Amino acid sequence: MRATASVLHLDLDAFFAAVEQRDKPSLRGRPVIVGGIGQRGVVSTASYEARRFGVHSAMPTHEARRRCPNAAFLTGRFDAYRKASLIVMGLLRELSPLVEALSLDEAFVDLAAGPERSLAPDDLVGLAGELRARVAAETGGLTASVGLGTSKFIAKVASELAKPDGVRLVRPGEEVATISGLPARAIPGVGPATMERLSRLGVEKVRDLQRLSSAELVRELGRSAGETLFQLAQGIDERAVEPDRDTKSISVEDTFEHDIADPGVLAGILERQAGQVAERLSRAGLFARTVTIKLRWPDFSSVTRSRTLLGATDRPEAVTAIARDLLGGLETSPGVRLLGVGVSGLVGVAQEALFDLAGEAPVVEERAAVPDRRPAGWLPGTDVVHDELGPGWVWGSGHGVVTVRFETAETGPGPVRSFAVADPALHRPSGDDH
DNA sequence: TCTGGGGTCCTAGGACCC
DNA sequence: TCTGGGGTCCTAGGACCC
Repeated sequence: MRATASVLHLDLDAFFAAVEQRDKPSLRGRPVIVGGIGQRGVVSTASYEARRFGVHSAMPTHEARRRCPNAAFLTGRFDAYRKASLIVMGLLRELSPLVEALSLDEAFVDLAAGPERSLAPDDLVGLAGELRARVAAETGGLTASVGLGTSKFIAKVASELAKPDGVRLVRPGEEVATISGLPARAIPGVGPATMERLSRLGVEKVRDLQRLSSAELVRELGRSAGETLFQLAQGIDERAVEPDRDTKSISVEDTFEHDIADPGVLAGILERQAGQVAERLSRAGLFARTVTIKLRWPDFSSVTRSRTLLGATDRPEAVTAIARDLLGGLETSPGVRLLGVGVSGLVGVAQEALFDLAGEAPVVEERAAVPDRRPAGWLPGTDVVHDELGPGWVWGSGHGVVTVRFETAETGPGPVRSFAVADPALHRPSGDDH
């Protein structure tokens, strides 16, 4: 535990709505609701004027309309939000190189990693005040709430207590007293399902949690969640502020205004989504090994189906082919409410592949049978193959698919294809060091 | 006419490997 | 003619967060 309240958490107040009010003076002082405006939309952000009517994030838009019919309902302008966010994050980086953005409107700063300065309580409060003034000046009047504490958890609780438009410092030693009276739901990781379980144990407030042992919480919630919750309830949080975390997945999904059952229409949507995902992959200079589709039926139940390949790709044709193949295995006749495509297993190196999942598996030959011209990205220890496209190298394989690059010194560059195979172990790198 | 979209992390079972 | 054990990868689902 830190001896100083050197973790800062900044949260922009009602961010999306505040940007709209900043850019459109007629909206100032009025309830503004940003989110999906269709039949199936939900509220992303409600201005404080709208919150007075009981409107809040994640509420269905039709319910928000019922509660607050005079509000301005707007879809997001994410370019504007990103621009404001970049300015704020830049200001935070002047305080310390250790800035961890949680979203466009929220970030932690580790002030102990910044330039030499006093971390005494009065000085920290002064610094937070200056920061808020600079945020307002440089963003055209956006307000931020700032919390200061000895850990991420405490700093975040502090900024929540500071809202809106305020500063709150939790001094070292005051952590437990600050959180004890809060609802257990205020602890990060405690959502509706966990709260339901805790209620059955008689837990309402954080102080009720403090009476439970680590073993009891582990029994109820599992090892990871139980131990983490036990620690947080005691005000103990050793998590570091981590800047520049790598992207782990990219996805696009759409909820339809009306359920769709037509397979051709769904396939077309999937192709468009796969293209968007591939576009974002290549813009980021990344390649993906796993493609996942997500489908939600009219009864709101949902499923995912995924496939992983040894080769990684950023090609829209490849993502589309796999996504369509996966969709083929799912029931769509009752109608589909939501459809989406995602990729994960992201790597920075191209092992790209075009996919021809209808193809027959090629024949594996002796390694010496093909003149050696191993393409970049070829995996050491893999086999040579042959089929009507000519000789080639096994470039990747696994879980029912083998990827082949048809290229040798004699044949020159050829296509890259993936084949569905009955035997996932068609290719196996050699060696048993047991 | 309930219930978005973009993510992260965890769990659990099965396959596979040494 | 019970029973290996440990590790990793993959898939699917679920909880949670903003």
